[in-house]
Amino acid sequence: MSGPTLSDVADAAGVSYATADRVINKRGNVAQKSIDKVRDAVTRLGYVRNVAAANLSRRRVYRLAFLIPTGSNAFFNRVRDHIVQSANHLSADSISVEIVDVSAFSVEALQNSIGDLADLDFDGVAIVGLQSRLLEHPLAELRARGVAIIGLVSDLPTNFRSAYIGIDNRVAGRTAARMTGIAHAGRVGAIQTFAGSMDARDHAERLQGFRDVITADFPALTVLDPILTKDDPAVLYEAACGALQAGSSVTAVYNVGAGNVGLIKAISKTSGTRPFCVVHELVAHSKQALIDNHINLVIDQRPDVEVNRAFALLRALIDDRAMPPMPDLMPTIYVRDNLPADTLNTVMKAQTT
Amino acid sequence: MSGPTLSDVADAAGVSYATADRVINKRGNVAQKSIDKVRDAVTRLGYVRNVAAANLSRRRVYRLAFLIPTGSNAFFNRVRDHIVQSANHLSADSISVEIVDVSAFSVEALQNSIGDLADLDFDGVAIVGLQSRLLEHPLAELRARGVAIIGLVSDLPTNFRSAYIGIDNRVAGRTAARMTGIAHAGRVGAIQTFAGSMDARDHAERLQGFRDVITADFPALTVLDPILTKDDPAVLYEAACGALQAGSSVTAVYNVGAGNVGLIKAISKTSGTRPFCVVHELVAHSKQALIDNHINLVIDQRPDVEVNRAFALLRALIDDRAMPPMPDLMPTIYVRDNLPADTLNTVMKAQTT
DNA sequence: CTGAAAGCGCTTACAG
DNA sequence: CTGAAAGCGCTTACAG
Repeated sequence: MSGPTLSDVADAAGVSYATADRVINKRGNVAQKSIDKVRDAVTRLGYVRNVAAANLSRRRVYRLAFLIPTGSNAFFNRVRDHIVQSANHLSADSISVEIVDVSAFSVEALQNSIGDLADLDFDGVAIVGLQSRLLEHPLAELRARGVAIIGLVSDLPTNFRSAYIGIDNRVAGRTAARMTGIAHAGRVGAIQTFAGSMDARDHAERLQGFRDVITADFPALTVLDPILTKDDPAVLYEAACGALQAGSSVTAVYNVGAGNVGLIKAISKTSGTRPFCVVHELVAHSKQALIDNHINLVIDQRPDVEVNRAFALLRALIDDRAMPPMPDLMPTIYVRDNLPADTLNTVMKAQTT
Repeated sequence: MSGPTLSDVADAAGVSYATADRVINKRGNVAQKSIDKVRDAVTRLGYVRNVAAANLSRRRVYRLAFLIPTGSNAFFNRVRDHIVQSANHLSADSISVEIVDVSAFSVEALQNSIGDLADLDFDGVAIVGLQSRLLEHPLAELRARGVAIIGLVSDLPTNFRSAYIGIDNRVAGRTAARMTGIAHAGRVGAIQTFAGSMDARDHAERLQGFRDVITADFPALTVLDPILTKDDPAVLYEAACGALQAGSSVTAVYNVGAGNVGLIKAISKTSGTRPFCVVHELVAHSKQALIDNHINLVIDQRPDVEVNRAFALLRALIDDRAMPPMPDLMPTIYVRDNLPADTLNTVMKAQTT
């Protein structure tokens, strides 16, 4: 702070302020000789651009967009809530944010939404992505316009975004497995798994991680093949009732996907002991189920932290500054005792801020 | 953003820019009549001060201090690392931070350090506190000078700080208990506990939370009275060897305090099965012990998140702005599968930035 | 290719 | 008690 200013640089380089500015900001139309002199002065003085002053003079507002899947998925509603809340607070820092709804799980819809972004003049976008080559073209287009792009929660094609913010789903699955193993305390058992669809990359990865750990470290346990539910609570309900039948040999249940309302409903109707139960994402109903002792564990990815980080990263990217420190995002384990009080599930107050 | 400016307000109020400024910033020497007119204009126009512009014109640098206990405590070294890392990044935002070393657990030392702060002209300080009335006077002094004060990790007397950033240690203990209970899968067991000192509030609280949950939900388990270790690895080592003896009825071990190096050493020398083992704070050695299967769980308070939040909070407090969103800080559970790759335990690169 | 000057929204002496 | 003016570190036309 209070280091050299651009006019110090200009003086040291023996050029005018305007010329120094031209090379600093790569505006072109500068003689190579001048460029060299300025570059030299910059490194000699250790000049660093004052972003705040620059923004003031330009009356700059950062325009950010978040592309989030629509639908009744409680997890993404939580993500939305966090975005809105942060946006409210960041409006004081000249940051405006818009949430763009995208039809869930549709490559085509996502492709179109990204395409539409190109004309909207955003400075940065965070996208809940999918792995599809179809996205590469619109992403390249966006990037060509100088828009900063990051993947959020679910990644985009790797070479077409600057960073990914989200957990490793294999790690999430491994974590679930470790806890399930521990809960058996060496006893024999069978774990019924559920998944939305094995085409969903995150579901497949979680299941894989889960299997890996059980196989390696808990040989007394068997992982039963997943029942596919399309994340539909009704389907999950029916399937879960089967697994929970009296006399079933199932000692644990693990759902890698959504639709837990159905699972919880099935459990709450069961009398007697129930299997050990692990699900993903802390939302209103999974939190309540933990409190009610209907399930044992929730593996969560902390969307609040992810959203926060998305904002910090986007700003750094846009200003072309050094990245803020960002330790790995690891899945968090919730039991009924370490639940945050404020899992918000409020109706969205404002779409845009 | 790009709302009304102070000169809009001045115009609307029919006073000069300077006068409007005087009432906005409470500089005094303004006629009540002018004050009213300006206040009125402010609310009518919805004026909000542009902090960035103000800071630019004052060449303002935020001066922050962190009071952190010294000693070889790995956890606080981790806290330091995070502070230094963030400070490095924040220097670009005109934030300077200083870490002040305070002799650990000494009310007197802390009292003196806080007293010394008064003349140093900081804008805000984060303090790893203690509960003692002796701190009230120096804190009041500091506050009188307009310094923003927050408690970090361990709270200060409640009425003498603006906020506390840290976990609830009862919750941490409850969480440890829940997992320990689960790991017994209904079997009978006895849990040997260890604590540094029952005078340490956080230790007492963790133990209490632990006991509460075991008593309420795991009647087959007995919580053995804590062995006091002063957080000394050597003491812990000796004590742990006893609990780990062949033929011991101890089925689990829980250390609410520090000094885990000793505990881990004792375990690593044990042959055959060992008890289920839970400790606090993820640092280099506890992480390694998790990987080596010497312990099962680490309950962690995420110092990186705490430090981050301390910076955000201090800034908001200093600028007298709305608080950023800050969900509850809950203890995190680590197993060997969800370990972050980058638990830094680097030597500090710089004390000050 | 280069430079002088006004302006961004504020604060800070300084003069009345 | 009040106001006019310079300056913070930059960007943006505008003139050469």
